Amino acid sequence: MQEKSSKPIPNADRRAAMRARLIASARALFVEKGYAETSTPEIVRAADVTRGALYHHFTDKQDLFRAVVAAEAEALGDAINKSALAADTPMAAGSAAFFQAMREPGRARLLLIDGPAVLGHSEMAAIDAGGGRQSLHQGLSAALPQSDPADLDALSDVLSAAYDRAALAITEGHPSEPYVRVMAQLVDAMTRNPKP
Amino acid sequence: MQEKSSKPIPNADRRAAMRARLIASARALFVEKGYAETSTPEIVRAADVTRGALYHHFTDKQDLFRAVVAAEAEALGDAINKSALAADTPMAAGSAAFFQAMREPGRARLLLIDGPAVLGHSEMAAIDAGGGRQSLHQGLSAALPQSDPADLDALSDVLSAAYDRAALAITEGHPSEPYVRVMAQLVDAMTRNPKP
DNA sequence: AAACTTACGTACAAACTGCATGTATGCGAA
DNA sequence: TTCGCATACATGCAGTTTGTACGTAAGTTT
Repeated sequence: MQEKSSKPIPNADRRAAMRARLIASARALFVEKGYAETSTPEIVRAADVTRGALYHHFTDKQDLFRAVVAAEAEALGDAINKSALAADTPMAAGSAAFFQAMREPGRARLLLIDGPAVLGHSEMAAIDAGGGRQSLHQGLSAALPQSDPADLDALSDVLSAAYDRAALAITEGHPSEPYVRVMAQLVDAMTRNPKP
Repeated sequence: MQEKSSKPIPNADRRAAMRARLIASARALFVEKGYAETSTPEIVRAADVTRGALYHHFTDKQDLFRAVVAAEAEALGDAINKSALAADTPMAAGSAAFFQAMREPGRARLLLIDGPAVLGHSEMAAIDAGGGRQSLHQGLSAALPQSDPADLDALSDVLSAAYDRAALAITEGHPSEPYVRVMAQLVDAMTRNPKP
């Protein structure tokens, strides 16, 4: 008669729990020290596991970082969509939600600094699918239905870069008001302007 | 009677030549493979010297990268200023010069991707001193003399980020026309707009 | 030309990454 | 139930890399 001191844990649960622990520990260290200065021994020490677990769930250090960034991008996209979709003025609401969500500590560094540097812009764009970029593009194309699609793509691209820079400046300690104001003026000036 | 098979080389010349060789070799590799994937043994192999020379002239790998980025930023700033200062319409001329100078292979990656990631935005801003940022700020403040200085700072900040994103998109293969056009419209809409 | 400084090359210790291998546990089939 | 396989990890190892300490040759100063 065997002592059943602990119930068997389903593999699916173990897997999810371990991945979550690794992602959480890695996120904290990536935010604090950056991707390059964070070692995999450090990460697994913080998660109180071994490197074997890490390399079982992720192909390499970069793959773990990708998972961290993807979770962060999803959280950001959710916050924006939740505010923008259920508002009568989606552009303004989405903008406010973006700036608010970007105050989450470490998010700007993950999504705007280390993410593009480590994963490249194309992969970041793929990860961001359905996030802020798409909301911005929709809002602009609704306001400028007669514009050339290529111009719309370019405009949403450079405007999202401007938004990102504003969020980054705010997280770096600059007062938020001028940036929020200027971004509102920018989209306002562009969406009001009829092109020749 | 001693054979003077070779003239003594002044130390200042040796120093300058060695630094230039290391910076050139490092630049090529940083552009090709990125900062993290480039090792110091690789760099000195390409320059046909030893790591001793590298660590004699630069405190560490990051310091060498800083020198590479600084040289690149200086080249960019020179190109912009040369065009913008001697033009009757400095904003348009500076913008065109920026996009042209950013076509230099590898420049976008060094200044817009790896630079901020490795050195941080504050240090990149310090390196850029007198470069494109300052020209843009001057042009904007000339066009909007009644604006709040804080708003002007924020505007030039986010607009320069938009310019950077446009340059990056172009180097990634996107057609340049929509980006150039949209950036011109952006500054045009802002500099024409009287604020309440 | 002696004393000193600069400019390297060489050798070494610590740390890191990724893989290969070993082991225990959940899980489906007989 | 239990036999066998797959999954989930832990451990150990080999190759690289970084930064530094030390040694030597060449230039510079007095």
